[in-house]
Amino acid sequence: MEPEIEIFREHLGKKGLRNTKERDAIVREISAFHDHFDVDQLYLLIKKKKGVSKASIYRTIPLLIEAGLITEVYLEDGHMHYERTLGRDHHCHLRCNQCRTIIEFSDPRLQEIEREVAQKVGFVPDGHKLEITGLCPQCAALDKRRPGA
Amino acid sequence: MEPEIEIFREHLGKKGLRNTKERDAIVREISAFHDHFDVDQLYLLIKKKKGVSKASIYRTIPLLIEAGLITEVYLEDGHMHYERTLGRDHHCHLRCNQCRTIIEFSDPRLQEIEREVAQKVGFVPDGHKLEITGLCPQCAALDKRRPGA
DNA sequence: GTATCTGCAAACCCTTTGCAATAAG
DNA sequence: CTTATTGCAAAGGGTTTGCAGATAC
Repeated sequence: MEPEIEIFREHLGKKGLRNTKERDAIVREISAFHDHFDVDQLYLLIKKKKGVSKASIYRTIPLLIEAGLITEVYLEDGHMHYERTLGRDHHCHLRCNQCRTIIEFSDPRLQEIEREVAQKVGFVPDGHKLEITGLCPQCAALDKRRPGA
Repeated sequence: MEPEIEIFREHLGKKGLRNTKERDAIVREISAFHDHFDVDQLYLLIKKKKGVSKASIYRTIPLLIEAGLITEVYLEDGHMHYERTLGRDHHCHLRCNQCRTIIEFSDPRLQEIEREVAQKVGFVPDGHKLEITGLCPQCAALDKRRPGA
């Protein structure tokens, strides 16, 4: 069994909630995404196989976040996106303002900054998100060719 | 005249757009906010004085962002918030998961990381946002007193 | 004069919720 | 058995848009 399933069941148990085949299906399909996804993508994938409703997906997402299996990703296109957390290195995002591509990266100094800054203001940190915006290599190259933009 | 007004008019000029009293009013009221605000707060403030419609505010916000006068702030409460940019040091946010308070901070290393990371992947950066989540001093103290939470 | 801008109200779209039926423990 | 969960469809709530009249230039 996927480790996600076990982790999620344990989380449900701790909260006095129940395990269901719908929740199993949702957790299983999330593992299939290797990058970002949104509710609609997840719904289409699950509906085909199992017939889980969108309402159940929306109701399950907060639980998945609490369990540490996914995190929210802001992509500035009007609705929420998510990404799998388990088994992936912590990383941050470079987002292209033009083509919206996301490039992932990680830098060990960020953990340090998180800890130090939090300590300075008496904050107990549990994570951070860094997003760098600008132009990806492709769009930057195109921009150079037509300087009037 | 506030520097914001001039900057905004110049931006409008460059894009072949027109200056209007509604846009002036919006820019002027934004300068009144010293921290975060949302469309509703701005609307209530402006409506009282000038009677600018919400639609015009929504239509003006993208222009204000382009002009570099405000930036979006994600506060995880279902709608977008903004903050003034001009005349403020660049800073990032510590957000309390419990009481939603925002603490601002800045760290010079972030500029460096932005530049280095971007260079590494061939990205042309134009800014970054760092958000650290966790518990603010008050909520952390309360949490200690009732360990069962 | 012409193209942009405004206000209004309706439309949109993602997300949440009430309810009756179902299922987990 | 009791309480949580599901699917459906309707409601919610922030944001966008069509349109006719007003206005900048």
